[in-house]
Amino acid sequence: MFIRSSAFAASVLIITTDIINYLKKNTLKPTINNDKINKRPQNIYKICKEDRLTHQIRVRFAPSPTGYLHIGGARTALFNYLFTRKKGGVFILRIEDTDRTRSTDEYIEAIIDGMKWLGLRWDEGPYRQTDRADVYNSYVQRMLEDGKAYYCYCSPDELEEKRKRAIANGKPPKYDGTCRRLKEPPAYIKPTVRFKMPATGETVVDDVVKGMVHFDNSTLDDFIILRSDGTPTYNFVVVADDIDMGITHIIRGDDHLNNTPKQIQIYEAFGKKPPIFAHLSMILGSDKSRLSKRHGATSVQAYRDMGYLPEALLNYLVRLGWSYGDQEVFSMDELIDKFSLESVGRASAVFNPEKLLWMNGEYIKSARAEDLIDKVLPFLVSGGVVSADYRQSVDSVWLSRAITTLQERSRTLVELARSLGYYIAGDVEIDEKACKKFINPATLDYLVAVRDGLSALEVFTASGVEALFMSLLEKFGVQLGKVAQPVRVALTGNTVSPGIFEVIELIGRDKCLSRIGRAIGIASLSAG
RNA sequence: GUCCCCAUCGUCUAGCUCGGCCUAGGACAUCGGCCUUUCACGUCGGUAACACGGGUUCGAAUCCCGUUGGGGACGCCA
Repeated sequence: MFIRSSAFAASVLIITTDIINYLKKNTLKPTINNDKINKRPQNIYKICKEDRLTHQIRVRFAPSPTGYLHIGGARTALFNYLFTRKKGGVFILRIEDTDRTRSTDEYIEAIIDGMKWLGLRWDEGPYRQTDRADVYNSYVQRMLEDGKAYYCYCSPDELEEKRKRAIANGKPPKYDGTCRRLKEPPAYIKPTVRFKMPATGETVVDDVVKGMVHFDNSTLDDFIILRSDGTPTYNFVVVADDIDMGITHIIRGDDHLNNTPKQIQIYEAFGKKPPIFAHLSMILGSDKSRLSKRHGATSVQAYRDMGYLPEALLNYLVRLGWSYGDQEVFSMDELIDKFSLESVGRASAVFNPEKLLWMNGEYIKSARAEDLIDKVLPFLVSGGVVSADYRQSVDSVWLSRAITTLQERSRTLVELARSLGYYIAGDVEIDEKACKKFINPATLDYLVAVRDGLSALEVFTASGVEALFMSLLEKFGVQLGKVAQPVRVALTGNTVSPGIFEVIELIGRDKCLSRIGRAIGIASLSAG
């Protein structure tokens, strides 16, 4: 952990301490916008040099379609995205669907859909691993030919047995290498292929966020790279793909940190220099265990459906593990400008829905009302406020004004749509409690006076309405609240809304008169 | 069990690289004042943290060691 900014240190194992110290002093001063990677001397910066691709930065987001795109995946994708955009690299989407039993096309669609909604555009792909069997076969073949891998005839039951025994004896449950020494393969058994892991020495992962992490090779096992059904396994496929696609930087969840030494060994076996690694800490639920369904909504589309804006979700997510001084709200351009892997924190973060809600409110507040129209429309439709063809007939200017009055009091599109209901709908449902309190004999006179006033009003604008109210207050000798609240309840069905004069103007004369008329009916009914 | 990672307010974090600028800053949440026709927004203020124990040092949130706590990985899952 002594060299934290080790994107640099990645390739340094061979050079002397003096050089390291020199570089630490002179090139690693972490001024915030410092672009260390590009400043590194060329001679120690060679990644996948012999690959068909040049030194351009290439990163990938590689979800497995065994579920929807979730919050954690979205954050990983975001960090990859920001990093590439900042460096002018290439962002690749790769679907890791080698687990045929759990991967589904539906989930692939959902992931793509989620990525699009978030606005995380990829430059290449989506590649599907199931389309690339030939590539993997040739890579496995090479391993076998080079004597870096061998066939294994142990059955799953035997292995399970060995594992249990090892754990019982307090040993790491690694493969014992039985078949490694095998001369005569038993007949009638479809073998798997195992990688020959070096038994001694250590493998060092030099991680941009975690620093140097050492693994004793004796703890690594001869893991299976090809299943008995002929399909390759994860730890092998990632490497094959990352080599094949010329990936230069791997940014992923830190649940993969333990796999990394295995993968580095595969790179070595192929004679390739490993890419630069950056392992992001996990997002936890409120009880500090790994975030999962039982902590509430975790899929990206669930947040879309709850009325969150993608920019807000992204902004919230980026602040989990990354910060830039005291700044909380960032535009995408700012993020791209300010992001760096070196300033990503090492500790895991607890997902806090309340702060996300606040963040979303900030984005709704600062959005342009016109831009919110199309975003809120689906919620208006699903809430039954309008029909699907509403957009064609509505007066956009009017709707924008209505939205403007609600922006500062809506934290999600769902809330916005709900409030918009009383501007748009033909009638409103009056909240029972509010009705009892404000629509009754005591307020009847006010309601009648307002209705009469409004119907006679020449200029039906907020200021005209205000003048009317002022004259009524004088007439009745009361405070504004006395008159305004019953009217608000009559018009919006509730005690909460934007300023009453504005609300009246936006609802319009006809609807106001009918709603107040109805309230008058209720009030006089409860009188008798 | 073994290996790996992590540790500042309830939560996200700044500060740690280069020890003194820290009686630890910001944000969410929370509590109170103000604003106000309600709610909200806004605004002003409050409560609230360096996990613990040892070192090193004139001086430690910051460096070292240990402990504890949390997380992750150990699969013919990814």
